[in-house]
Amino acid sequence: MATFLFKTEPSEYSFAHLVRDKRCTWTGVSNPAARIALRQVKRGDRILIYHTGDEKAIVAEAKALTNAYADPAQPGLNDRGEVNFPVVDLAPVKLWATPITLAAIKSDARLKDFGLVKQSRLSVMPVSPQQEVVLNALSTGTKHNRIHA
DNA sequence: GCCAACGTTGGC
DNA sequence: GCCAACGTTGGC
Repeated sequence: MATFLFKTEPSEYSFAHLVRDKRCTWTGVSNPAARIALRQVKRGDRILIYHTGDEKAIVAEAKALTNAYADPAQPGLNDRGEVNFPVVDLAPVKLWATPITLAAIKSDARLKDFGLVKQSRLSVMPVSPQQEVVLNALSTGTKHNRIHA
């Protein structure tokens, strides 16, 4: 199972919307690098949800209900035989008690190569196993701090 | 196939 | 609101 991070502008479609909808099809990814990542998503993969704009934090996680597949509105393959406009269906898993802020991610040297830091416009990106370990630690770490505050 | 001009994203 | 860092477009 792999892990990915999906960005969204919460005023357009937030994790709360996904909870309300129970599932959604993640469409509209046009950036080529983001599409490369999106094509790799498989059913069961863990999807971290990042809110852009005022929030700038990983706020929740979801899971892929499907492999990446061609957007029915824009079917067809590209010249490399890949799905041209990939989409994937998601279901919510849980809202995190404490988001991991972009500031926290940027300030951690172990995440200096993370797509979120390196390429701020990238909207879908893989999370390597090593990066996921660090993010998991940041997530539980903040909760831990809260309990003891 | 280059590249200048323009458009977009998203952090600041 | 600004602008850096990309992408895209279209004239040549």
